[in-house]
Amino acid sequence: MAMPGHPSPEEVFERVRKKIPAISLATVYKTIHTFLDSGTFGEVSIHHGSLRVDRNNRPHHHLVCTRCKSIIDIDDADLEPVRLRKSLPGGFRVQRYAVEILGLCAKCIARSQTHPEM
Amino acid sequence: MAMPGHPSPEEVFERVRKKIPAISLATVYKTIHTFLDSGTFGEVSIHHGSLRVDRNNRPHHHLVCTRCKSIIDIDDADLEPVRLRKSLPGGFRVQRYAVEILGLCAKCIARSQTHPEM
DNA sequence: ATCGCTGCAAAACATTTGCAGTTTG
DNA sequence: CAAACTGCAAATGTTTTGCAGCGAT
Repeated sequence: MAMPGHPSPEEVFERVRKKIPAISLATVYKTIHTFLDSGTFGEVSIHHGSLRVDRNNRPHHHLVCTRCKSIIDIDDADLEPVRLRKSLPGGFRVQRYAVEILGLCAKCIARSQTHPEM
Repeated sequence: MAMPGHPSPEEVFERVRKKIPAISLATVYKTIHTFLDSGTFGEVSIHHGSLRVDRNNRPHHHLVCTRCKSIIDIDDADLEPVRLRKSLPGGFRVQRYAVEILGLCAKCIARSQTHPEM
């Protein structure tokens, strides 16, 4: 929890090692998952693990199901433009932005009613 | 290009295989990278490949450098609330949203001036 | 005695690379 | 012929798993 930024498991491992030299990478992974499951912290992207191609070359955003990870495109025009209230940290040159709307898709809502345990 | 959705390399491989049974997964990866590099299409998340922990449990968004992949948090309060112009596809239950602002960080801008080839 | 946590090693995935042969222009 | 593309197999990188031991309840 003391680590700044958005560390990878490997980085957490290197850091924790300084305090607990005998710790293993597997334990770091297991512990990270315990915290993720409990919601103590999150992960930067729900889609790490495998590359996913996005053929839609119009400006658009994503509806992402937090349960089944499915993705639905929504057109940029369906969203009011995103506006900043403050200027960004010095020297960052914006190219574009993408909004990720997280929630449950219809299928997963239906499934959670018939199989609440899943 | 004919595939709907946001396929993984494995899914592209299975599909292309029907037309070209002898194709290998390595060729699919190489071809996907050719298209990604040329900008023909994009990828859903720039952060696939490795898990990244996000300890910031306040609502916030990310500034992401497309070159070095570094991440800077920006507070939700620094953004006007995101608004929809249309209702979402049937039955999607929104939990939260996250804005990803993509661009170049100050370091990478500086570096591209001294080492334009990198 | 049981439960949960650990390290280790191996397994399971995901992706990249070197290389030699083939195709294309 | 040169350049680009291919399959294969091996190498890399990331994450998970089985298992036996250990400590706390």
